[in-house]
Amino acid sequence: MVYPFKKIEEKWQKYWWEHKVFSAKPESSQKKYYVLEMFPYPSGKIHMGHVRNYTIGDAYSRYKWMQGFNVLHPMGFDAFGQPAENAAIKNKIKPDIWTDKCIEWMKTELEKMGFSYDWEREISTCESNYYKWNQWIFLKMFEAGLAYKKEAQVNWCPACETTLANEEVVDGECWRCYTQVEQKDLEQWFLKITAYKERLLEDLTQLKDWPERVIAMQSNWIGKSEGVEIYFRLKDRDKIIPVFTTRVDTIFGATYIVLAPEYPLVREIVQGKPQEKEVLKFMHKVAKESKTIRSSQDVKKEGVFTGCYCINPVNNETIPIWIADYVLMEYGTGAIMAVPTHDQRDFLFAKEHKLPMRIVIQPSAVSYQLSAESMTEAYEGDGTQVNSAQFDGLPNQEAKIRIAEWMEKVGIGKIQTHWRLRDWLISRQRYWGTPIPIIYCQKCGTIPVPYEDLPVELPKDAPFTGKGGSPLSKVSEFVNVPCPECKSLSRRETDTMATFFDSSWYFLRFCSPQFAKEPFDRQETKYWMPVDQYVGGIEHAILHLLYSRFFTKFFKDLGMLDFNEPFQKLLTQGMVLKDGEVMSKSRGNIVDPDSTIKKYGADTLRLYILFAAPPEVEMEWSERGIEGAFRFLNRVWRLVEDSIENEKERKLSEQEKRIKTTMEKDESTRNKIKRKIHLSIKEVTDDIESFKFNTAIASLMELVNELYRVKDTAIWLDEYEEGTKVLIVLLSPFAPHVCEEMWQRWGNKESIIHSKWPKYEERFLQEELITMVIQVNGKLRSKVQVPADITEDKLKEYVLADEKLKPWIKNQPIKNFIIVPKKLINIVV
RNA sequence: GGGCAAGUGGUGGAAUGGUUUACACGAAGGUCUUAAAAACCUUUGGCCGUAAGGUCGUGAGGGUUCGACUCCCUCCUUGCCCACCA
Repeated sequence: MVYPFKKIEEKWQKYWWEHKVFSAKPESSQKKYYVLEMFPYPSGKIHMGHVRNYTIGDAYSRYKWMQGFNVLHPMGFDAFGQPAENAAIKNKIKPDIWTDKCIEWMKTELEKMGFSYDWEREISTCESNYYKWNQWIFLKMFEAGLAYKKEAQVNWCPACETTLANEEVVDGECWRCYTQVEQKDLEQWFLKITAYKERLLEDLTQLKDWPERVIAMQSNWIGKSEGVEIYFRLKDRDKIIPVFTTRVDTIFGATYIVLAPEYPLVREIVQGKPQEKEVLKFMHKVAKESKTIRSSQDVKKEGVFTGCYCINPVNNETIPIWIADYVLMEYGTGAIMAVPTHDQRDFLFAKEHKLPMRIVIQPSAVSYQLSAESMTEAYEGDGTQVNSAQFDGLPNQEAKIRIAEWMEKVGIGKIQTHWRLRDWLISRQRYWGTPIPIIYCQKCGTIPVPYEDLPVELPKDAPFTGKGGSPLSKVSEFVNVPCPECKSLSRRETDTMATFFDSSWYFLRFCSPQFAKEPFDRQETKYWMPVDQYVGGIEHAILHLLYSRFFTKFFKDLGMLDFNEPFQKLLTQGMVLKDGEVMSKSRGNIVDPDSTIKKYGADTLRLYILFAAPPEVEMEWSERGIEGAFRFLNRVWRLVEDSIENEKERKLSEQEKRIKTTMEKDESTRNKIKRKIHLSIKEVTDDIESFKFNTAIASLMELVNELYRVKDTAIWLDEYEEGTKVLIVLLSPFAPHVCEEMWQRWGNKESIIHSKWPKYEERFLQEELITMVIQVNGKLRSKVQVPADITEDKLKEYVLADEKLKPWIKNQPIKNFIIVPKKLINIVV
């Protein structure tokens, strides 16, 4: 007999829905708690990744509810994006209709999992009452000079016929369709996220409850590097080439400089030189290659000599100027000084082209001296300066500072900071996104759409051919509009926003999803924000989180928020694997949540996915494992059923009352149960607090095992009944439906989520008799059972009388007698 | 190349410097049954031993300690992220 999970789950899902059990209460004096999981793209079906992500968040927010917090736990849909448009092209179904359908299906699946969402706060980013505020925010950024347009070489996906952000190019391929990305010049909208780079970096230190690796990834992405810009003067004309380096301590070893092939000065300086033809040919060749091909050549470094020379300002040496593909125009100054002895890339290039080398740092280890002739690779470590004029003999780290200061003083260099972070390209030549609220007028120029004209609605009818750029540009009623200023016929911007824009502030909208004056109600965000616990995948560790942080800081600058960071605590859950690989359609190893629910119920799925591994590490899907979880829930069901049965019976039978009375005198059984109950409360509570759901569930299994063990003799005891009740309360965040059912069968009227989370009492954890381990020289030799409050002297007496220890101690003198209270004794002889 | 994790039974995984392997899966045996399933009970790291017991054992090697999966050093392996970033 298995418990009727289907009936139970449907019953309670309906009850929760009808009674709006999970509605966040309005602002109150009660302490709030905001739990958020990353909202999904509505593909129509949920996958195990969603299940894991949302089960973690759900268990935690149910726990917070029961602790008496006013919990905000919302859900919505990140509904703009390319798949809807692709469906429109392929299936001739309009993106809005297709998306609505998908949302509907997906919502049904989410409801089947029994998640405790406040559905009254549901948002969907493709609705105009949401994207209107995207446009509003864009206009604010435009006014602040943070949204701007510029011609830029952009990544172009020929298959999607759209531009991609650098972040969307993965190994030179489009992150969605894996087509090789090309380079193309286009006028594009950018957000000046670089204006916030210092704050984005510095405030990372405030994020104490974020995983270290996410902090590290963000920090690397922002990529602050401190160094010196050094001015190299051309030998034969009055021009300066600035070079950026983080290793100014190696400047005396610079034996040539290298420019990026696109470097603007190159054409000018090679003019008339014998090398001119060859240089131009090389430049042309590199220009044709995409960034990817260039960066994938990790060994061979191609380059040519320009025929020009410049002066190393620290020692007035004349050194040659080369151009090479391994130098990038976008980073630093587009030019580098090359120190082959102390930089591996320069080393390889110098070997290839037989360029001179000079050692300027010797490793401090005496046994080992470098020589330029015998080196097989660059030495990039620390050491002592040599061949460095007045800096000889200094440790290189110190020389780094001294040289920089000296160069600034004599005016041949400047201490500088460079950043890796670029401005954020948000334009998309796509239909299914937020229209950028800009109008181009022949007379007035680039004019923002007035606030009162928002939203700029997406036209419902657009031709979807999949070719030739954005469908929007083909809708004339949309494109041709009067200029807001002079009313003359103008052209509307047809680019839409990247969907990352939508998800950069949705957590704020959840606080007041219907608010009509601004993107969010400042009073409401004051109460609910920041998000206390955010749960999501590691794949969003950089972009989404960085953009959300950027938006939050922007709102703060507008005076709309009074905090710096949107997400207090962050949990990045691990992936769900099958046979050691990520579940994916192409691998054909997908396990569909829906069929698992049909077979075992949502409670079993939830319980299993939390039990199989700690939340932040990857977990291996196992069909056997899920059967185990199902078995456990059935065991709990029978246990509680029997206990309830017994409750009814014992009210009637006199004889049983007598048995009960006898049992009540059995203090040791009662204490044992009591102790187990309180131990379970302690462990489950502590484990949930630190997101160790797997061990929380393990201690509940132990509680069940214990109750089964004493069932025959103890079922009559109040303590036994208390045990079953505590069990279902503690289990309810993980398996809410079955617990709600059992809770009600115990005669409770309110939802279990409104019951109080139990507290443990220290006094019940105490034991009268404890087992202590006895070691001799650190090796386990015996055990002893003693009263918990035994004195040290008494304990020593006990231990020394132990026959088992005699052969190990023999007659050797005891050097040390270590007692770890209530745990262990170690005798050192 | 850089950064961050992680290496524990047949498997997923537990262990504030103190009994290595909680809990679960699998396996073996048993109870119930005409039988099977379900359920329940017992056993389950390796080696030696009939047993009591002994001995080895947390990727490898050192160190600190009465005592190390845990702390320190060196190395190996795997995973993830970043990367001609000057």
